[in-house]
This record gives sequence, C-alpha cells and structure tokens, in this order.
Amino acid sequence: MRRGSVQPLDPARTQSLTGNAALEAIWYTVCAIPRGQVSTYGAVARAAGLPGRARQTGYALRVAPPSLNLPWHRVVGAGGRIAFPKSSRAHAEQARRLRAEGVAVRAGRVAASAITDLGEP
DNA sequence: GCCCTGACCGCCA
DNA sequence: ATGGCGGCCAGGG
Repeated sequence: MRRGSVQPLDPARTQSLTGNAALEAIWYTVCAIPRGQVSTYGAVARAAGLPGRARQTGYALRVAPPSLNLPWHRVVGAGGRIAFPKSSRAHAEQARRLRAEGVAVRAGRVAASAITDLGEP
C-alpha cells in the first residue's frame, strides 16, 4: 500500500461506501482540511497518494455521499480560485461558506495565505 | 475498446 | 489579467 500518510475513512463509515480506495483516500484528506483554511484539488490528490490526479479530486467530491458531510467548500483550484463558474449557484454557495469560516474571498479567489499545506509525502 | 466529458493544472501568447 | 492548448485520468455511453 503506497497511500502515503493517508489512512482509510472510519470503518464505521466505509462499510456502505463505494469500496474505491482512491475515492475514500480523497474524502479522508478533504476531511482533514482545518476549518478556516483551504487546499487545492491538486494538493488534495497528492496528499491522498494520487499525484497528478487533481481531476480525480473533483470527481470524488462530485460523487461524495452527502451523508459524509465533507467540507468540500475548502477545496479550490490552483492559485486559490473557486472552480465553479462565476455566475453559478455553487460558486456563490462556496464563497458564502468560506466567508462564514472567516476566509476572505475576492473576485472568486481566496488569499494564498489561507491555503494550507496538507503535508506532502 | 473508442470517444467525449470534466468541481484540474501549468505553460505560453 | 485573459484565453487557449495540451496533458492528465477516471467515468459513462
């Protein structure tokens, strides 16, 4: 297993999930992003042991069971840019949630200082 | 198996 | 700052 420092999700929750290790690793990593901080798709993928698979992070969040209550809003694109279209509902929602945690969002992007470094393997 | 799509990314004009 | 392009890779038809 070359999953780096990432551990599987709580057994109690993984039972009824997809059984896809990659997705679970990503979900777990996203859960680890501290409140008030954000990370990027690429960084999450790396931390989850999937270097170069930023898109996989997007997919993982997309198909994540709502029951997991993942802090998906803490994941932004490279450079702190919100990935959703400027006018989309999701974009507004993410900005709202971030601001609710004290993260400044300007012109669809968060300050670089708000981006955390999820420890790279 | 082939083709298209996409909550991405970095590079370059 | 802005837009285009190729590279990347997993899903779905």
